[in-house]
Amino acid sequence: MNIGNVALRSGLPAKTIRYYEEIGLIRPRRSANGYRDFDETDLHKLAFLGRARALGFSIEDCRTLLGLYEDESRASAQVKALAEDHLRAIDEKIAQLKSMRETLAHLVEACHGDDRPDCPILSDLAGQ
Amino acid sequence: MNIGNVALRSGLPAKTIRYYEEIGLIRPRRSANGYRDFDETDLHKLAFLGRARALGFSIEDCRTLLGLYEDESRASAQVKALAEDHLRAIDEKIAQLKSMRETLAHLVEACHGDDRPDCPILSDLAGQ
DNA sequence: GCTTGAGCTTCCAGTGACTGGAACCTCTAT
DNA sequence: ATAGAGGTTCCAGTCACTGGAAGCTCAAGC
Repeated sequence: MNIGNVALRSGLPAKTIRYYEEIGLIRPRRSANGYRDFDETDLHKLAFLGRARALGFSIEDCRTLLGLYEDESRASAQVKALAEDHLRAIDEKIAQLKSMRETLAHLVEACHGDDRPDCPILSDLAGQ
Repeated sequence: MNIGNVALRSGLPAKTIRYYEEIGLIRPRRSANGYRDFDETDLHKLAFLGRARALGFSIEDCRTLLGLYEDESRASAQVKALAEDHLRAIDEKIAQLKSMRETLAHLVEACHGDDRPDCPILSDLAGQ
């Protein structure tokens, strides 16, 4: 299967798939003409990676997850620990964004937003 | 004022301050010895930038905000529009993270997390 | 057989906002 | 005189791609 086909079926851009090969996440065979030749296993891995990335796992986490997936003697505790770490990181980010959001929303609300230069948003940024 | 002092007073790392000069956000004078020589206005701008960055504004937004701050004939509507755009972007990010969080939380909950290889998290990533 | 255009290849550079480190200069205190 | 803290520049690395150039290969139509 050529890269265009795999891109279509996995939902990942061809550029990304080449990149994943470059960093060793997949190792597709090569045809005589030099084209990458993907089999169903490669496609499966790419779909796996796409889903893991969509959940926000880093590439290195994805590498670990793929390794665990392929390791039949893994303990699910390892996977769970990784996922829980990531969950905590997501929670932190959400909390941080919410705090930003709140401050900013207050400022936006306080700003009349007309032709006059007077602006609580800028005043706040300037330290009043 | 030397960079170390400004770093302390603004809360920004010296590296970041040099970077901000490099990209033209500030233009401190230079002493005869080649050291950067910051005045109170520079410090004020850096504190402004620090607060704007803490609210998640991009560097380019910060540049615009600083320009508006220094433009006495600005309309507060311009500032408000920028802030509202950013608020929307934050809301989108929060929504995206929450959706990730929810999916991941379900998977984590479903995973027993023991010595056995059986793992719903990996099954989900693999497309069941 | 020839041409055209799509699709594949590699390689290099850029993104955003820093951050680390090397090599070197300057100032202050002892 | 010297040691060490603090300043300087410049280059490389981060993360996960993304865009683009130059060139090769393939399938279809004439």
